[in-house]
Amino acid sequence: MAEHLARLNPEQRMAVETLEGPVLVLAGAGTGKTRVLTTRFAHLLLTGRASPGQILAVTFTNKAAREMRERLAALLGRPVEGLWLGTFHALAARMLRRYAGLVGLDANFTILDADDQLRLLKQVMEAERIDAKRWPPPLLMGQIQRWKDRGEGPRAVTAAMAGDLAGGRLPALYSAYQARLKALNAADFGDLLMYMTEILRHNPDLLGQYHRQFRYLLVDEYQDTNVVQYLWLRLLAQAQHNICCVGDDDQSIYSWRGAEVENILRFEKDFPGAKVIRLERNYRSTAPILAAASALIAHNAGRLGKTLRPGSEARAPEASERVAVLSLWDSEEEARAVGERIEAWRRSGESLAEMAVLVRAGFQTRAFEERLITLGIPYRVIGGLRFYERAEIRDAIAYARLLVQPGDDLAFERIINVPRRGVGAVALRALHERARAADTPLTATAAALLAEGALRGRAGEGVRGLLAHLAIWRETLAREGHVMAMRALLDESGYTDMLRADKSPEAPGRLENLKEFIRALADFETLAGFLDHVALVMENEENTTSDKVSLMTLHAAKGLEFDNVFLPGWEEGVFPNPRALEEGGIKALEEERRLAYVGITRARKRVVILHAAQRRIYANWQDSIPSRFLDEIPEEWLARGGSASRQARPLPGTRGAVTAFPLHARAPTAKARGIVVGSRIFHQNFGHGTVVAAEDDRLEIAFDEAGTKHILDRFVEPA
DNA sequence: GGATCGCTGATTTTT
DNA sequence: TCAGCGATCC
Repeated sequence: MAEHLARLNPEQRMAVETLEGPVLVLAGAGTGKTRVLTTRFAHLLLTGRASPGQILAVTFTNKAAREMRERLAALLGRPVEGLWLGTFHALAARMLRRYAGLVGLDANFTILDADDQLRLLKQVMEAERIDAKRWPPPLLMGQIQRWKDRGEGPRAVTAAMAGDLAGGRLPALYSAYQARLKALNAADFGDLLMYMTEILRHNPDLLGQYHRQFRYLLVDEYQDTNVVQYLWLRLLAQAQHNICCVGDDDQSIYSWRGAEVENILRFEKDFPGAKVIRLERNYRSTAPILAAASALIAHNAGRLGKTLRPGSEARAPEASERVAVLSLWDSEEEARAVGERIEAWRRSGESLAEMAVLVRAGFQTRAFEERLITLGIPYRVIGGLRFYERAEIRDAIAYARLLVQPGDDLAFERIINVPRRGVGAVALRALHERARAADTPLTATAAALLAEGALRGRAGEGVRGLLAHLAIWRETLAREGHVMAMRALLDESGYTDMLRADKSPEAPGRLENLKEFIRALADFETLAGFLDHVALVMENEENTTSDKVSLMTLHAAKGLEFDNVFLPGWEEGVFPNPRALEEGGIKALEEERRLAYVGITRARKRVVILHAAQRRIYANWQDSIPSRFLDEIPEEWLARGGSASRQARPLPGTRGAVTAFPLHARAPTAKARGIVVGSRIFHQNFGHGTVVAAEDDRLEIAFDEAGTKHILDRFVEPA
């Protein structure tokens, strides 16, 4: 252990060894936060202060939890059993399964995802006769979620808090929605923490039990906690006060999801006698990168205050490049410039996996994707649809849920007619009406209607077939286990046949996904265990080993690092995001600035910030001026360039495109450059290709991606 | 029950 | 510009 401690700097060591009482570790970007967390964890175990089950360690993401678990095992030289280490939601769910009865749920309650939540809300809105046109369900759902994030159940919500949403009937809708969830034996994400907080608050015995169990609390990313998470932590910490929170107020970028920076700003008040430890030595980035990031974030008010300093001598300023700022004429040129640099760096031996393009909004990745495809550069887009959100996977999950819980109406509705069983809107409405009247789940209702002969024709046959199958699959589940049962289900339900018959280009991929689904099932002992995992861990395990450029939003980039980082779209109108500013004013501007700070501090070696003078927004071109954030970084840390920069004015009458052979330059002929029929060439717009014919200065080229085209020779270069 | 038309609206989204 | 939807038609 001494060895692990010896590897820490004095502040880190303090953060690890201050075990008693509340501790707030303010960890700037790249200052060894994870190392501190895991070493502290190991330290508690190795000094015999606590056993694994006596430490509650909370993270926000499954990824962070996994990393902590792995690094802890590495530190200790063996995997650790019996840990209470996980995300807020996973830990709350684990607790709630034990005490579900206290809030009117069964232990095997279903955890609904966003999609289910919305469908359920729509149904309740219909029942409550609230016009979904006038009040978009996502808007109302958003408000309900914000209440849950603050720990406010339907009873805590007043008419004043709801305003005129849903014509002033949102509180009633909220109540009805919660009642419906309970009737379905289901909880949404917000419920997990809200219910658990409620339970702890009203059951002192139970709380006392947890107090005796959890002697130490460790919390990661504290700046991102919302009110209910804070309340939950405070309840659990109120006996022993041994709570250690790690976070960075400068990286709080999730306020729009209910996170309250105030939690971290208030820490010393909330936990009297708290010790605050600052980690400011950055071991990640070069000095110019740190200086630029620090100067930028200094424009925010109300910070706890930290200054990142280069942590090691090797990162001396003169040894490093300044932050590059490229001013371009338009967004297409911006994409080209990024592509060119990536190629240049790749040629000089940099790995693609160490390059990332970080954008403000998801749609921005498209331009770069297109460019990279043209150039034949491998890339991956992080974010987007995740594995468990794909339609075929969600269908399979719905079937699985129905096996485990016959009363799962949402699952039933999802798959009742997938594959087609002739059950349409009419039959479904009849089912619903009866179910509501008899207050029975849809499956039971369907059986009753069939028995009465009230469900006939195609729909009747379809429903009868499904119910019979479900009974058989449940038997298979009991006898041969969940993997066999699900395999049988996918075949016998006609689901795989449906996909096989599907001629669309996506169908083969969907079948492949289902195979992957079956493989994933095998990692779990029970179907219920798998379903819990799916609900709480919704993620893709994409292999990060392949050498690809990463494209993602700034939000998705938090916690990651790369040698080389591109930050495109630094323009007013794009970044800071105008909608955010509209909604949140100065607070939102500061959050946007933190986002910029997160972006810059992802880089170890180089940052390239780009902005374009013109950008096409939807249909039309718009003039753009550089982002105000660029003005907030002192020139001394910047190296300006690009066709539209002051240093690089283009020739009059040209658009200043950065092409190998600009329009205004006379390029050598194809022959002079050794381009003949059969040559591999490269074209700025169409990428790589092969020359199939040549006549004078005209070439016919079969491009790898763009098809065959006639091109003047001066626009291509040898590949 | 499924295909087609036309309108709308378009940030971020750890769980 | 364009995807995603609800309404409408066959």
